[in-house]
Amino acid sequence: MSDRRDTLTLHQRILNDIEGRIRSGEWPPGYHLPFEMDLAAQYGCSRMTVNKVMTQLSQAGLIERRKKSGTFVSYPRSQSAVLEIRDIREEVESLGLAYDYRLISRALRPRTAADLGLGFPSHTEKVLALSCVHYSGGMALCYEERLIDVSVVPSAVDMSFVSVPPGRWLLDEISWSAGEHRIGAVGASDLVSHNLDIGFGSACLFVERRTWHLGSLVTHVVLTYPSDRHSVIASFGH
Amino acid sequence: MSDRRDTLTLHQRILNDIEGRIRSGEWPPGYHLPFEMDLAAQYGCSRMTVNKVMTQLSQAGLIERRKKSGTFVSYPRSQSAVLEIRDIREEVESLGLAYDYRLISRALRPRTAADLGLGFPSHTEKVLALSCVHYSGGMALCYEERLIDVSVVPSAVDMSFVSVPPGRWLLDEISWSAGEHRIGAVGASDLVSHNLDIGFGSACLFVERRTWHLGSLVTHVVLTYPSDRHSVIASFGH
DNA sequence: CAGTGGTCTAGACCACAGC
DNA sequence: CTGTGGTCTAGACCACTGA
Repeated sequence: MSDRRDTLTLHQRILNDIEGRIRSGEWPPGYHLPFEMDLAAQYGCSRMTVNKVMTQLSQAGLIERRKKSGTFVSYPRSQSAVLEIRDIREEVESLGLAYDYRLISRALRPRTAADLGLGFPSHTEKVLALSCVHYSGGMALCYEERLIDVSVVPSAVDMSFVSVPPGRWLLDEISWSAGEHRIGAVGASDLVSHNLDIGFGSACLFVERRTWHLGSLVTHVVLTYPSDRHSVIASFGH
Repeated sequence: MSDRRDTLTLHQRILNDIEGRIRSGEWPPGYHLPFEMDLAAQYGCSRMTVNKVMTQLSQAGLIERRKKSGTFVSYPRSQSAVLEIRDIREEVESLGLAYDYRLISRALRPRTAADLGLGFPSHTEKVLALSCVHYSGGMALCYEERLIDVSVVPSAVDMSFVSVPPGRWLLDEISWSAGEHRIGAVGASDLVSHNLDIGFGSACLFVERRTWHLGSLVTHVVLTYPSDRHSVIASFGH
């Protein structure tokens, strides 16, 4: 039953075997898996090797483990897919299209009450407010509105952002410890319709992103795309 | 330096320590980490414990490992966030709102050429086409259009789906091995504007999802939400 | 060739939750 | 109380790959 010598490692073969039984339905939700020691005996390996597999499956949410009771196949509650957020320039150029960028406005201004609602702390005094447009193949792809807390990234004050997009610059400047994305739809505002050269109120996709560095909110950005020029992909499994 | 006795396990403390150094920028992208044996000596533990930590960091994409050379902090290329796709009913009820559901149409029809473009194989003969509306607090939340390959899920033919939403039923019926989501914006079509009671052409968020079971496409679904009634959240870090 | 990460073992002790 | 998973160890061998 386990005589084929693949290039796969032992724990990968065990993982594939068990994952296959779960995904195929042979071991349905609620099924009580054999104990680690029994599995180790079945596969002819040590308990540590089985434990490594079970830990991975548990972290992936496929199984649930309870001491003394044992291990059970999870009841599927929600799918979790992986969403890749790539740099706009790279995304455009990977499609073989020409990338271009234009700064619309740049202002260092006092923090307003509205900024608090976005997550900036009250001790933040000034924010750098930027708006710009990203182009793909000569066509406006995305309107960007960004706020940067200059007390967290003081060097941003010295940047003009005329030729360097702030997103790319920030990526190189500081490392990020956490991020939150909100994706939704919105009718094009006056500002957006003008800068993207689309009709007022036409459907747009927006990606709102907040990024933290060591607990401090670094930047808040809203990217607005015409509905026919961008969509977001998230996958799981294969 | 490592004298505090937390409730955390040893490898969790090591992981937090190293992850903190990377995320804080103390160990910047390209930084050459100490070798496993040196780290084991520094932390006063065995190499296996260090290896467990490094394997996790490597899988998370924070570090890159090369034999003979050693381990390096990754250059950030893209953010990957986790997107939770929850059942609509659960999502509504977790907000304390009443959930309701209505079937609009149900038809078992031959597979068309257009279905091939969605990923259904040519040997599929019939698909079950469903459309329905999900309500949240008495208000239309989402218009759903779904296709099910009845050669993969034959028991779907016997379901009326008058009282049971097909998404929830499928979740209980078969296990899923892979899925792909596409999220975008679209102006409300005639059908959507009528069923969601919103203006024609008004901005909507759509989530298109394809789900496979053991390599076979099971179902294709498009969920369309009015822009002001739904958005999608994806996070990473904390 | 030699050093690194990748893997695996055969034990061990512990906390916790059912019995 | 007992069995389970959770963790950790001190070794070992191997494949790969850079020097």
